[in-house]
Amino acid sequence: MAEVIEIARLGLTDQVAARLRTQLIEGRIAPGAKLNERVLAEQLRVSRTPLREAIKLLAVEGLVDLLPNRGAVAVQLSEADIVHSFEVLAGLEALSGQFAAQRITEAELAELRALHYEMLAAYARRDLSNYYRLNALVHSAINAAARNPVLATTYARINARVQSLRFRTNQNEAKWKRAVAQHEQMVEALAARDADALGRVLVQHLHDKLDTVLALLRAGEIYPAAARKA
Amino acid sequence: MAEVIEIARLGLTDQVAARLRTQLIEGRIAPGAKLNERVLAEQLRVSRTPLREAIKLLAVEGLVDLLPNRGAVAVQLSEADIVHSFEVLAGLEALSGQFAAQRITEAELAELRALHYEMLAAYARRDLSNYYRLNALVHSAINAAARNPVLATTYARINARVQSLRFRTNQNEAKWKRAVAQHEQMVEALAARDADALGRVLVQHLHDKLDTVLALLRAGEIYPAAARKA
DNA sequence: CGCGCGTGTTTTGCATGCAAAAATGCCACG
DNA sequence: CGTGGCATTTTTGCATGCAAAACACGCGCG
Repeated sequence: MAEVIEIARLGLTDQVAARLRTQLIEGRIAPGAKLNERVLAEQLRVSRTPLREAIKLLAVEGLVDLLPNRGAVAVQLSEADIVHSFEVLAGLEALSGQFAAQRITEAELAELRALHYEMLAAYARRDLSNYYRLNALVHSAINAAARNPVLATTYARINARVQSLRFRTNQNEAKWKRAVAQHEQMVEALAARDADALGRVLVQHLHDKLDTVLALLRAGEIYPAAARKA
Repeated sequence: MAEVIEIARLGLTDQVAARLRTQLIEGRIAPGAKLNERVLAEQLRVSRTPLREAIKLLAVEGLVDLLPNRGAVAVQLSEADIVHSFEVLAGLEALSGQFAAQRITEAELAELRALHYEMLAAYARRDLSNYYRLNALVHSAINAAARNPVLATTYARINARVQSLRFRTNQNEAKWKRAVAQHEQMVEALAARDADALGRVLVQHLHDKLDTVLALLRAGEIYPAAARKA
């Protein structure tokens, strides 16, 4: 946290963008919060120029809203935005799954199985943090097996927007069990190279996740109130 | 993205980005061409700051490649890039089509039909320029009917990357006829609200387009030689 | 004659300065 | 006590300046 000196092999703009991106995704910058250039520049120990460039990058990525002459705020997704994002994510994952089913190698499948079992272990221990981590790794592995970088980055970018929501969803037991079962089906479908079955499972999986997020949203647990912190 | 009510005058950065975007998509800046900050700043009559910001935006959009400490070049897509992009575009269009089939209104369908017939007229006259324009409008109309802004912008962004290629494809008669027939099927599928049929047609349509682009690419008609102009 | 090396030039990257727009506060007035 | 308008203060947006990295070129050396 106290690193003023960093290996500057990457441009400052990209470093700043990466840090802000993380903070936005993890919700450390609250949705709706205003991003003050001078304040952030001091916090990150950079001048306003790379910071401004970073903010504009994040605006293109859809993580912040840019108000002309009035700066930027962290996006606060409406319910419609969330539904739309999940609709696209489901379509992209289905696509990814179809390609993966056709293109996955035995070695990749073995590694995926291993990740899956590690995830089951985390589930058995009710270790939510590791479960999430492994869950994400499984989905990444599927995306990697699809062998389409355009698809992978497109998915990642949209996923980033809703990632902060997922971060906050504390699973209830029934849904968690259901999600694990779906993962089981994914591995089976991949092993059988059944692209359609895999697509259906992935779409259903995303659909369930959307339900969970929407339920929490409506319960007011995601955007507790007004947010104006920086 | 949750709300933008104000359509205020846009900043210099956005104007510059828009102009460069157009020039890149239309191929007026050749793929592979180096983007010199000083030269472009003079041409566009702005200082380097908004220009630099614009270039970084275009990099996020995937229209230029950013080489650390060595500036930016207009992207030159590899054959693999093109295949990957079309794979994703096909998936997104299929998704868009499925939603459109479920959500399109009678009024939208009527307008789509009208556009379709205008396109047929352009086809009958072998008016390539208007054909392209109307073709794009038809696809936009389908995307609009899908009622998912996230999907629409995602599609638009990836499409922008390959747009310059499409720009150069001078149709041969057989493929043109086939494309028109596919458009006919699209309208029919939409009218019948047959999401699956529409999806299949759209995927096939994109697949054919990919073949056309790849054929031209391999014939060396798209990237004629080295490109280094600014 | 080719190749590495050093110097001068160009170009990028970041910081800073300045002007315009927006936010804020204050006071008068109703 | 609320409200509207004016002045002050922030804050954003753009231009410019300066340092460092990449590039170009010529020279010496093998």
